[in-house]
Amino acid sequence: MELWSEETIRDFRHTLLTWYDQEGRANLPWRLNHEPYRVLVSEIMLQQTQVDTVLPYYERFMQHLPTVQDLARAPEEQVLKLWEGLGYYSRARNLQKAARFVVDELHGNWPESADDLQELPGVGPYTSAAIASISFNEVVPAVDGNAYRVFSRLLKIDADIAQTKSRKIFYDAILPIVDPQRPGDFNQAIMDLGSSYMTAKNPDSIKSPVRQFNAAYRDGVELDFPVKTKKQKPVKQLFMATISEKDGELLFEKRPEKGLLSGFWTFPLTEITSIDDIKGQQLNIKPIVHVFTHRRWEIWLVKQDVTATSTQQYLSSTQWQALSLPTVQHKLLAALEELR
DNA sequence: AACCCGTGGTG
DNA sequence: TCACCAAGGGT
Repeated sequence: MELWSEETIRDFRHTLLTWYDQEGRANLPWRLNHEPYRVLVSEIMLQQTQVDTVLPYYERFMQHLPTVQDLARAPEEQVLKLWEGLGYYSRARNLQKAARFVVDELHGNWPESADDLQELPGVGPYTSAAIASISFNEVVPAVDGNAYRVFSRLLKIDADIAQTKSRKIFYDAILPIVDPQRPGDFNQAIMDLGSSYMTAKNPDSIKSPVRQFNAAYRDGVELDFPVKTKKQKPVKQLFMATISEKDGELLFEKRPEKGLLSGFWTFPLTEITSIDDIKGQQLNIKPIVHVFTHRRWEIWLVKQDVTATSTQQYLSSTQWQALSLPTVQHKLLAALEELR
């Protein structure tokens, strides 16, 4: 691991921020100003989600719920509808809980330090540091995937970023480098660097504004960083989706309050051991496939008459279209439409 | 610490 | 097809 002198650190800050001022993505909507609410919404949406995916969601969200008070007062269904298709739906629920905490418990007075911001639901070590530095100028590193990648290469840090304990190693290494005058811009510049010249697969270090600080590139081992152990494959699961129609309405089922897609409405799903379990009753020729981080679903549509249970309900198209539905349910609805 | 939680894009 | 990636947090 490299150790930088005070002079190198000052040189790096100046080089990075000069580049950021000239070529950073200044036009991102959440960089319009530094209001903590706008920054919070963007940071939550950007968790494990790419900028291009977030952009239209962010614009629409801020249009409908422009202030933290608006979000606090909104019905949860509206928040989930604005989040529909973005995934990791606990983020949306926690975001609203955070807004209600700020409005109801703190009377609209935002926590200003990273430590205090972590009290907000859904706000962890990274997000709290991002908000504290961007909105309140706290000198603290925002250690996200970009920071891991950028600094693992610059400093040749070989700690496994999949390990929880590595976060402190990176935090401690980056803290003395953060620009004390512009901590928010410093953190965002690292992110811009990580998504442009210092990407995971095809880095363009030869043109990188900080190539002279890149020890891994210097030594020809750039792609060896960051060190990250592999994830496990998604578990395959087979389901039968019950298609039951009554008076032009379709039967939906509300999923349990905990677990995958908790609280969302889908067609009733029954796990089956093999396709033989439904012996040729399926309507579709190929299964609907949907892949989550840890699970891979293959779903067969089966038409059958049933009696609705307490968690099931017949919904008109007007009714279900008003709901926030997970993407897998939209796939099932599209497949059913194909069969008509 | 290890696992859970969505979705869309890429080579 | 599949592994991996993308501004992580909760339990």
